[in-house]
Amino acid sequence: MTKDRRLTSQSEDFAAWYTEVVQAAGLVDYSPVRGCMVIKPYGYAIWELMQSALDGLFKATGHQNAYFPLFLPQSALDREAEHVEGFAPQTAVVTHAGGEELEEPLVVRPTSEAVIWPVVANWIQSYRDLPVLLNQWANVVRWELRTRPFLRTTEFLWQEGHTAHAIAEEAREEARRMLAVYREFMEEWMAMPVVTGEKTPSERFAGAERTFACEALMKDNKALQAGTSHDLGQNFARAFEVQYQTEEGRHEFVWNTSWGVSTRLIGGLIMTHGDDQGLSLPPRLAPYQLVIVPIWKSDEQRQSVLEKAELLRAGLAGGVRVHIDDRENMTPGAKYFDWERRGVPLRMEVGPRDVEKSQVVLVSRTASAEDRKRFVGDAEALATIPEMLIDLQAGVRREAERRRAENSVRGLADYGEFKARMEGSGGFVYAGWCGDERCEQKVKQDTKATIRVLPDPEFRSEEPPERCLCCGESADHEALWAKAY
RNA sequence: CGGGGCGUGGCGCAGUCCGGUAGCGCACCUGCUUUGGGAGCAGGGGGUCGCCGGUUCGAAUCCGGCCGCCCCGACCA
Repeated sequence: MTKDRRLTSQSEDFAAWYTEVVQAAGLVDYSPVRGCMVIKPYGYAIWELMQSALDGLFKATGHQNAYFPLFLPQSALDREAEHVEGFAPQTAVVTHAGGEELEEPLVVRPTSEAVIWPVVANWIQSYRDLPVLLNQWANVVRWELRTRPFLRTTEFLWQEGHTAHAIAEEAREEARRMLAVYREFMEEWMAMPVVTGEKTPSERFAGAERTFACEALMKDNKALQAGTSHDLGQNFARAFEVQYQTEEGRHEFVWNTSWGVSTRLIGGLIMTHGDDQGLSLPPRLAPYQLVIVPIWKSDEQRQSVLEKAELLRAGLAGGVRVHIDDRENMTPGAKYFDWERRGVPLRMEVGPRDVEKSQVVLVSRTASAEDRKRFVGDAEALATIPEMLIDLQAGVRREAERRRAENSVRGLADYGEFKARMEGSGGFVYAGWCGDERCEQKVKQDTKATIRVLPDPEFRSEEPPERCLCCGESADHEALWAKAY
């Protein structure tokens, strides 16, 4: 009966594969409230690893953590016109509390600009108080119509950076700096290559002057917006009266940024590396980098293999996250399947024969079916496992880069060809855009594809496109088009 | 909110057309034998069949109403 324990394959139905794998790998459970998800310990462990890496990067770039409240008064949200227009339809509003109707409704934050700036305005008097470089780890609520675990949930966890600067150029640099930090995290930790660039006005954050984003290509050839960084100009400073006094004694509005990544990244991780066997985690974000499966028949064997497993774990402690799977009610084979489905990068088998020969068996999650098992002496195993994990990290990244390259096309100029491609394989298409929003709209209606970003220079084609993909007029920009999550 | 599908032990489903003791697989518990790629045998526990009402001697099954969920679209990190 192994058949019904298998996941739906990615090629058969990618969406079904995804919802099955998040459950089967023990990442999430559903909650009594529609659209909300429970993050189970194994899923939360991945988030904690992400948090810890990102938090380090934020602090290394001079940011401090703080915490602002869950609620904001409706009137605060209303103060920035575009912002309220963008978010009001998605908010959850508390109208009753303590058994009474509230005088003013409280909005559950969909993002915290309108919570933070009215308060932080009072922290800023002089140019000497700038820049303010804040981050908070928080939950937010956006009333989405259709939800999917990690990718789009009613409540989600994220970090949101909020900064204020004395001059415009500095804010612009900050927005760019944090985009680069995101890219570094996504590539170095998640092994998920991204294209960075600027969003078109229609895809901009509500209230921003400019929005920058990291876009990744998932295994079903749809794009995932993995992180955004916004140059807010003085829009929020004016709305919330965030002013400072210059060296010359003049009063000026500050320049703001905000930037965020969310638990959506876990969805990106799953759809970048997962396969028909289940989850596949890059070692840097794997809660367990190595799982030891002890094998025994008799009680004596049980004791000797567990002792050996314990010694190996101790030998790797500090450098490698090791778990010994000593469950008694499962056979070794069942454990192999279980940990492969949960995406553990490296498995070690320790049986009676290995105790005799002072060796172990090592199997990596991503190795091909043949010659998967490697017999390695104990000392060598201890010495090489940390390097193996580094190699595995590099390997999954190379594979993700290869896949993205294989599913990206450049120089496509014929609209019919583009439409056929979006109906078929999908993927990234680099092509010209005239700059007119009407062309964006038409392409979206025809194909569901949108401009993900206007790519940064290093991602642009050597030969810039001459014509707009849609209208054929001369192209102002090279755009990255794709169907998106 | 429009179109489609589905609600039956924790999970996946059969049973519904044609009313008659609620069943199967997985999971779970106990025991014995097992354990190097999803163990076997034996025993066992668990479901007011989404909800409300109607028809009937009798409803998971027929009729009426309601609710919820999933998938496809419009909104979005």
